Amino acid sequence: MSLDLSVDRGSPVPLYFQLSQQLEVAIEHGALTPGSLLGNEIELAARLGLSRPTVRQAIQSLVDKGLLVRRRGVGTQVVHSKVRRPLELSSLFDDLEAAGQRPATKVLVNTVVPATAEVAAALSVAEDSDVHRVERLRLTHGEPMAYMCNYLPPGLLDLDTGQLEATGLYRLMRAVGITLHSARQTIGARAATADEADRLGEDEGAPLLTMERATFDDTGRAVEFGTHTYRPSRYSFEFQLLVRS
Amino acid sequence: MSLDLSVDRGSPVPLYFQLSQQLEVAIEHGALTPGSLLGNEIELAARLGLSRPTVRQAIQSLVDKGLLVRRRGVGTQVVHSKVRRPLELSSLFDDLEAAGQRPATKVLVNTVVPATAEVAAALSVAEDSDVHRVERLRLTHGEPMAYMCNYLPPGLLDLDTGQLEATGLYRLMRAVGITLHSARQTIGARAATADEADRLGEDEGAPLLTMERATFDDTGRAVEFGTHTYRPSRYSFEFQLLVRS
DNA sequence: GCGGTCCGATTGTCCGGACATACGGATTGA
DNA sequence: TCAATCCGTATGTCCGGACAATCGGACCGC
Repeated sequence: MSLDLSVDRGSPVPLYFQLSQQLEVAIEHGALTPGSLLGNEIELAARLGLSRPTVRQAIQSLVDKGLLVRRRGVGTQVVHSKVRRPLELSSLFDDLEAAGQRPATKVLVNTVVPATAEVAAALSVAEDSDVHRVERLRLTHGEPMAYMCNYLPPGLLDLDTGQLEATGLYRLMRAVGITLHSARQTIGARAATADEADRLGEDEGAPLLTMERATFDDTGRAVEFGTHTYRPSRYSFEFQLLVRS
Repeated sequence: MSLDLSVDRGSPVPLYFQLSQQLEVAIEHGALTPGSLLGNEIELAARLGLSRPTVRQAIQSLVDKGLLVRRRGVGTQVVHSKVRRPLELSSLFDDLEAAGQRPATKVLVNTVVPATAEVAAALSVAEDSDVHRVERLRLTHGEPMAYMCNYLPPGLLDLDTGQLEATGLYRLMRAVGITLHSARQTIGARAATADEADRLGEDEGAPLLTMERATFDDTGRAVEFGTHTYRPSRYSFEFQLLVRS
């Protein structure tokens, strides 16, 4: 019939993962067309020499990604819509780079300050204790696009201005072994103050898109808190949502 | 030790689900404190008279929700941060009602119009074919908060103005058996036009928060497309993100 | 004191089977 | 012709076990 699936038992990569990846690229390439049935799990397991739980685990991971839908008594089929990426904890830098925008970063401030009440609460540190403060301007095509002010708890990372201009904050964190886990995020809008307008090349009172985010690692420790403002003409948040079963 | 876990084998609700729910409320109530180990899976299974796969399935569902973290060789522990709800495909109506805001809805337009190119593309119907158009104003405490313009493909739902004012669009869809699956969403900002300002009780040029969303059911069919504008002083998008493993 | 090695603990992966449950079409009956 | 019932099919749930991979601490040697 259709698919050319196989698994390598010698590989250290889990069998269910090998299978799910092959299915994913088949869907991506259109080898598995939207709406088509995937064939029952039992037979698929037999064909690959795998057990049914393993096959189910592979399928389940794709269901969680929104690529497949299971129907009891019917089968598993490929979802029609072009689901691309569900919402991830993405970094602005990575997003822009993926879009081929060649982002440039200008570090405005890189210092240590006493934590305000708001920052202290977000980072779970004592008020007035030392925290890093980084202010950056993100530019694309030589034009300012976002102004970002971030706070980090002390001792987590030594923030080198040169590195900050070459890459993104999240990438620096990952590089020192911090595993990002979750983030709490608020998106809103407001009119630009004179200072903000000046920094972003807008007029005072112009609408700005605002984002506030606290990021946590896998132990639940707050590793970053930031308030960002974006020029709405040059940036908007776009993402895919999945309904929680 | 601490927890009072038990399962009812006579219940039609799956065992793993019973367990995961009990664990979730225990975490919510603080009976399981952040950072505490959950006890190993084998022993937990034995204590409950369950098999290890069942216990693992329960734990895994909470890991996916971001409440627990597994560490090989260490154990499973409760995440520190106050994870509330990860981002869901939520309806504005439900959000407000959950917040105790008593939302009111005023239907401005409820008619059938030919699809524009944009709407036709979003709903995957032919251009100029008939689609439902609904314009609504959402109010809290008697003040306008959001203006919503939605398009629906024909034959999906008979849109009763009275029902639309009593509840939300998503709830009506679910009531007729539509299973919401995913949505593609864009959040931005812009200055209010004179019309928009008038509708929302703002001044012309005031910043507005905008959201555009296309929603799909579990077969991948587009069931709704809408453009909403919010008063940023009264509403912002707040949500929790999880890093995809 | 310091570093490397060993080892227990715990989760990760995988198997093969069993029965329950729900969907959809075919069959049957009015 | 239409509606209710039956039944095959596929997924949903659950079991009990096996071995591998990894983490962290204890132990040991230098």
